[in-house]
Amino acid sequence: MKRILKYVILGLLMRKNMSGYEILKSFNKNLNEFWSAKHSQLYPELKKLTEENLIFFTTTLSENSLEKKIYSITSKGKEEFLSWLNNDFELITTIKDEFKLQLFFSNHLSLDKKLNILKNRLEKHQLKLKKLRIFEENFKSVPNCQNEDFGDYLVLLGAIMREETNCKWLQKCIKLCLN
Amino acid sequence: MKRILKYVILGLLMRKNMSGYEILKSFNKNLNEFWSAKHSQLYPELKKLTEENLIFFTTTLSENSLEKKIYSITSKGKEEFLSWLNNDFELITTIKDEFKLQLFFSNHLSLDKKLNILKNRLEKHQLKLKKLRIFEENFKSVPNCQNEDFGDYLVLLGAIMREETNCKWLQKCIKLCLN
DNA sequence: CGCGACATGTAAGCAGTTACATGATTAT
DNA sequence: ATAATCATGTAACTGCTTACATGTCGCG
Repeated sequence: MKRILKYVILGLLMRKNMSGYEILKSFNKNLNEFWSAKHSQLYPELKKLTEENLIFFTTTLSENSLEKKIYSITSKGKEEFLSWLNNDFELITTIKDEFKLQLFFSNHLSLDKKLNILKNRLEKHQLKLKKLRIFEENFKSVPNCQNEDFGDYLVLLGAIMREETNCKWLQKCIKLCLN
Repeated sequence: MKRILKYVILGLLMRKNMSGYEILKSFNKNLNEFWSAKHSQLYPELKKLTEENLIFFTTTLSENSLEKKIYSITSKGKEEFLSWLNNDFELITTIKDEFKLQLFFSNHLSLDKKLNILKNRLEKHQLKLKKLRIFEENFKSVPNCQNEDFGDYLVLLGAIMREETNCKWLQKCIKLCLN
């Protein structure tokens, strides 16, 4: 693969200087729908990027020494980021999904059980959709195309539309089971 | 993780006895939308499952010895498969997607470039949708809920609806860029 | 005879997760 | 006090990909 985490980090540091911990929190917010990483993967990557001269950090210490490294992107880092950003990415062919696997093999389940897992799944997606719509409310209006958060809005919109479709699909599945 | 490949193999062998090569071909057909594996991952896994007594094989040799192992599932394998099948799977929170990452950071791109990647992406998804609809035509009618290929149909339906939504989303993105 | 599909395997390495490990700050 | 959050790191392991490696069969 192509060390994509590298470009996520560079992209985030294009926006503002951040500590590793803050980058980590980004993974649990808006980015979470399409990228994530654990701290145990992030910190070594930050170290590597620093060695490669793509980012650098300044250490801040409070009185009783809580170490905190604030990372910034270098001009070399900006260059590499923009070069990546201009790529043409291919479609992902496979989105690994254990639930779909279960459904694929569901002829080994009773009708009741089948309906049960479908309804259960529908509930989960409905809840997810609700959560995403709360994120959407944070945008008071659709951001302008030039705005920094325009991309944020588009991917959120994508996630919402995806979840709406997931719900519709599951409702259709339930209906087909009852034919 | 939970060795999901194991259950894919067991599930496929529940349907019929197959060689490793045939299992591999399944990954490039109907299963491809939600699972895949390379032969270099599959063959060691088949070996492992054999050692664990979940599957077994009979070797067939043609005159000039083209070795071919036909795998079958054992009763222990069936048991483990059915136990897995009855699980309740959680939603995947993150679907890693490099294109969405690109879009997320797209404020560093010109309007022209932005429109370019969106239109390009739309074309790719439209083509994908076309291909999926050809698969759909292979089903002469919606399979009955009890049929072995009912699950196949549901996941294909999911993939089609997903691609329809991807197209709609991208069209919306393009529209928003032009505001 | 050469090419593409059939058929099976191993080795090296990267990506990502879980677990191990430590310590400071803040709110209750 | 103690629990949650802030803050940073390493080690071991699993999953998956790329590359290495070999040989057969059928078609043109």
